[in-house]
Amino acid sequence: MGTKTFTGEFRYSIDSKGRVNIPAKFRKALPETSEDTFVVTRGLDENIIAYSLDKWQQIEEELLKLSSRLPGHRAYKRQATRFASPLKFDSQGRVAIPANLLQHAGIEKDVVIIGMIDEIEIWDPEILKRYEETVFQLDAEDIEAIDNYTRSS
Amino acid sequence: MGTKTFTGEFRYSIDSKGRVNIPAKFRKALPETSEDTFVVTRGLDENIIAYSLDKWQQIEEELLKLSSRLPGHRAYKRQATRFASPLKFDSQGRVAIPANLLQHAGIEKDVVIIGMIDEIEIWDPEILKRYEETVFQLDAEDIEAIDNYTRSS
DNA sequence: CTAATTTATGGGTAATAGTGGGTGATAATC
DNA sequence: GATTATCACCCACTATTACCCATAAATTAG
Repeated sequence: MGTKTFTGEFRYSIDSKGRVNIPAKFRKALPETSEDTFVVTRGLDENIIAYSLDKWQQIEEELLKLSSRLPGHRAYKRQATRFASPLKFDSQGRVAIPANLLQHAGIEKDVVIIGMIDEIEIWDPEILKRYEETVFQLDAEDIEAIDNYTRSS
Repeated sequence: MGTKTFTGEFRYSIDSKGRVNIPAKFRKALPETSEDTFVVTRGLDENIIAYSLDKWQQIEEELLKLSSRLPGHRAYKRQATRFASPLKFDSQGRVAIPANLLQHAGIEKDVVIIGMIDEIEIWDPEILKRYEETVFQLDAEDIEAIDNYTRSS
């Protein structure tokens, strides 16, 4: 069977009931153990991130290693978990994304869904375009630094 | 059995259903583990690049080493994955290239497919010709720089 | 040179993907 | 306890895609 990773870009819109389609390709890439479930949460950019249930459980394990005595650790842990919610897709492959996440990502109607190998990003098309034109711009130095980073580890 | 690398240049056209033939020579050069699958994505020039599934999986492994907390790393990973899609060729050896990639490469009907050893480039014939006449021109200095680069690694 | 096989191209059809909406159960509100 | 909103589950329609068969050209083998 094909790849088990998320790649590619898809465009959908939210229907009158607040449901968004998940690309069939991504649904198929979900491991059996994720039981048709993605966990969505706030992204660090102005977007939503979705993980397979499996991947999310790994993230939870990492968070458990943090100290509950250090304020910084507590804040990070809180930030990572308070907006997370597992979503099981229906028989047509759609999920209903919580309103507070949609608001955080500035999504009203149309969405762009981007596969990022082990995670999925959900964007408002206009906001994504704005990021592309400004925030995402990498210059030659950045790219070289990242290039070295992957090579050295 | 021939070589396992991609070499040579071929010319095909996209049929009414949006399918393009992959040269038989390239299909045969695919390792068994790639399961008749190429991964296509945007090229840095006005073209499309195709990798064997194997080669792409190597790229993915590199990308997974990046930190999802660093904005630069995220942007790099996003840029590398959002246009990538695995394509399995049908029993006649054809693939359907996503419309957004065709648009990026300015391909409408005819394509030139070029073997580049471990990757494949797909061009619009006219655009390729334009690049040859201008951008691709190498002078003596360029060649010397490349010479030094290959000797030092 | 001829036959057999492979390659490139065209097209039909069944299955799937994406979208819309109905209905009954559950939960929330008054 | 009645009323309303919300959600999970189901069915339906359309466009697209995947899969299959067919043919002509080209290549290879005998």
